[in-house]
Amino acid sequence: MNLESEIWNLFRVLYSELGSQHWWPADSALEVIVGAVLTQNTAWTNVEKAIGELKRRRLLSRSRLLSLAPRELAPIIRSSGFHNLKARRLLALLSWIDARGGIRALRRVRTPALRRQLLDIPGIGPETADSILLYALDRPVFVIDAYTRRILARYGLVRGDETYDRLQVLFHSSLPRSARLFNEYHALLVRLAKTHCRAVPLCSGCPLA
DNA sequence: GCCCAGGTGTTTC
DNA sequence: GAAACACATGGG
Repeated sequence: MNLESEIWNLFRVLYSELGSQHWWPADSALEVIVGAVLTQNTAWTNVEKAIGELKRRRLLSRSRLLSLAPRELAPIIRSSGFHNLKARRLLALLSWIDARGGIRALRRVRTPALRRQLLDIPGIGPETADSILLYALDRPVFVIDAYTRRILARYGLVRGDETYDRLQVLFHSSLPRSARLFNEYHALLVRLAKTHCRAVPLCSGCPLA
């Protein structure tokens, strides 16, 4: 079986074993965007605490967040780590969205142009941009993260040291271009990585065994 | 106490 | 290009 077929087959196996994942864990597009920045190289449990703190203080809105200086926001999101850096990055991103006329306005921009613009914002790299495109804006863009890379390498489909773009092209050329599918597939990879097979090829009870 | 976690930017070779 | 480093907290 060729590589493209293996990629497609992996999705079918995961979906039939684990079912629909209903991702990203957030109540709004804004919350996805905030989470996408805060989760950079950080365990999600730490991000949850920070988002919970923002909600507790009723700060989870673009205007309320933008009323804060980085020095004020940083201590509130402290638990997500790199908080000084992330406070600046998040405010820069929200400020850009604000200047563009809000999240609704972004929905009218074509995906390739929007992706380029997001990548031009300091602190927004390919994974953060693609997470926003897929999970906040429903664009058919596959998100490559450490889990994706680890699982594919674990099953011998890639070496693991490929570039972000190369892995993304692999998914894009293997699958129908569907936001719903990309969402489900990436979520399944994360679910698998979080619950199975961290240290050994196939743990007992692994759905792929 | 040590290692890691859903990255990104900068510097250096 | 690739590799090394800074950025920081909380959980195992």
